[in-house]
Amino acid sequence: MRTVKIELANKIASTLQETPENCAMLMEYPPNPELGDLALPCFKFAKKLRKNPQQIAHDIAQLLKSATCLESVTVENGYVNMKIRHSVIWNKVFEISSTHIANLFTRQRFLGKRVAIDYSSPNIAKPFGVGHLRSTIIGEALLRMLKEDGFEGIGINHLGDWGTQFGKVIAAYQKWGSEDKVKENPIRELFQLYVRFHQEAEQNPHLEEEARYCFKKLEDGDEETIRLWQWFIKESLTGFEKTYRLLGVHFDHYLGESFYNDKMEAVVEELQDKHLLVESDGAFVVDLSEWNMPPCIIRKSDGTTIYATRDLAAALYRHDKLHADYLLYVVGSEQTLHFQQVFKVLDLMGRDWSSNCVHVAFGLMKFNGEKLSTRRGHVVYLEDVLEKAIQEARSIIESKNPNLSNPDEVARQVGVGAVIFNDLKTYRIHDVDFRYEDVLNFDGETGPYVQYTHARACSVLRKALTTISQEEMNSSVSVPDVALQSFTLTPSEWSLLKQIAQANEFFERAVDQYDPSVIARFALLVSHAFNRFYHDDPILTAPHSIRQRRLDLVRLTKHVLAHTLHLLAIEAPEAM
RNA sequence: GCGUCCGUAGCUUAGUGGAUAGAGCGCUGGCCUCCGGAGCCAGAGGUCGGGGGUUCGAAUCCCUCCGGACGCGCCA
Repeated sequence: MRTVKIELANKIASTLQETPENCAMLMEYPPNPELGDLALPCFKFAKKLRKNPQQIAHDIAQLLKSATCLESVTVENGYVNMKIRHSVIWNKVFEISSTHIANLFTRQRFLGKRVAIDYSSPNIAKPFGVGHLRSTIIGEALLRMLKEDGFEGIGINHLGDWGTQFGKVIAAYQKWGSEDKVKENPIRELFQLYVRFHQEAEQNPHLEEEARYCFKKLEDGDEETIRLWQWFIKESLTGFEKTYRLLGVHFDHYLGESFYNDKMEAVVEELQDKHLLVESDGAFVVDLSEWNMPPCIIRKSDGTTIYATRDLAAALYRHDKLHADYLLYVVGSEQTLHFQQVFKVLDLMGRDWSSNCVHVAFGLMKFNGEKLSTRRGHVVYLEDVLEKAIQEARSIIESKNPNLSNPDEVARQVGVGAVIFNDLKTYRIHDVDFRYEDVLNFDGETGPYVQYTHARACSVLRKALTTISQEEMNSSVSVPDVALQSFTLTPSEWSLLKQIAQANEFFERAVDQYDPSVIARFALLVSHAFNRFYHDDPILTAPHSIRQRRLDLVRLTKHVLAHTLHLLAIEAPEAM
């Protein structure tokens, strides 16, 4: 669709005294398909050309009459409305997708560039709640999308394995913990200790002091403290990895905060050499008042470091050692100020690539309208959510498709897909109120709906194999040129094809906005167009030539949906 | 108090300068002697938070007020 726009734009650009790119960008899809397939509003040009829009539209329409890719051109209320020849889009789409379906989506705009994405990054010894789902899922989808657009992508799990919070867990364990209990159920038991610490600290403020002391011992290399710390990490990681496997998430590096312990001194020194550090109440900070931000604390008054220092060291590592040109951080929007500060400090340190650092923020996860507070033990375990979704999928399969050969595998794919899609389908900045009734509903704009559509397409293709001879199956793949003139699709076929032809535009918008929900919406639009086509037009019982064409369309849709789901880290079962 | 973000149907939302503001859930009513009914079609439901401004044109841009979320030096 993009190439058609450009082709048309080239014809009219000089008359409109605009660049072809601008003309192409101004072309839009009419709200009502009766009006046409593409439209150009001419109001913008009125001032510059000193003509009324209606007149300009007529002039443009005249120019476009000669365009071979158009079926008709009409003028209405200052709009030029164009109908495109079905065969033109058909042949383009099938030609572009013939080598690989991905070519319909990407032009590989970022070949030779490398991006590092920081995502998921849970805290050790804390449960993996639904709140972590957002970062994990958005990050994974983003990584897949950017790789597809030509980037070499590095996925980094910046584990929270350091910091004062760790002192709390260690202090709590030494006070109330038992080795046996932890061994029995590591993540939940360690979490209990963390919650109890916060409860008791409300009565006993000096506990906070003890926690800071424990963390100090950790930083100073105390043997027993380190032993406990490593043990906690080991146990927690095992738990996390189980969830990542279920979600189909993979990281190139697990680089926890502790990884940067020996890399922070260099940062402090550099800041000092560049006269960026000032002392304030015993702490060392970078003053950012000139940019209307509070100071960025680099070293606390007790001498220990803080997360800003670690994030600086991590950024330098990712750029200098991993050679990433772009650094993305998929982290909640509550940390917006923090990242603004860190990026500004990088800038002040003379790192011009700080402008390629992006905080991909997302909204808060709530549960039934209430804020989730890890400290108070108010947590919804992601494991539990996935388990419930899988069970729901399993019971639906039981009632709708009891003869399915691999019901457990499909239940897992569909249940997990429902949870992922539910999270990805809305704009990432919005807060999400997590409700089981929404997640466990598999009707309407959901992951299972897209998966179902894909399975349906697969089913038709399977059936075609058994009912149609091999020779006929292999005969026509696209429309023969001789048929070009008379080649007209039904309204349902045409709107499906047009929707698929917009893959590139949706994909690039999703990448440019770092927003997987754009892809999710595209999947829904294609699914809906396909289901309508499936309902309106018979496929297997149609006459030969038409049947071939419809099977081509089914095959195309199947691949488009499977690929779209893949970009969202959702599996596409062939039957469900 | 200051800063950032958000406010669209009962609920969840799309549309961020163009035609009559699109969907889904829920509700009501249709559609399988026919390729999968996790589907398709139709109906009811909207002061696009309020007001002002810019523009040929505003849900979209600017100002202001209201409501909400988050943040504002030693947590991450």
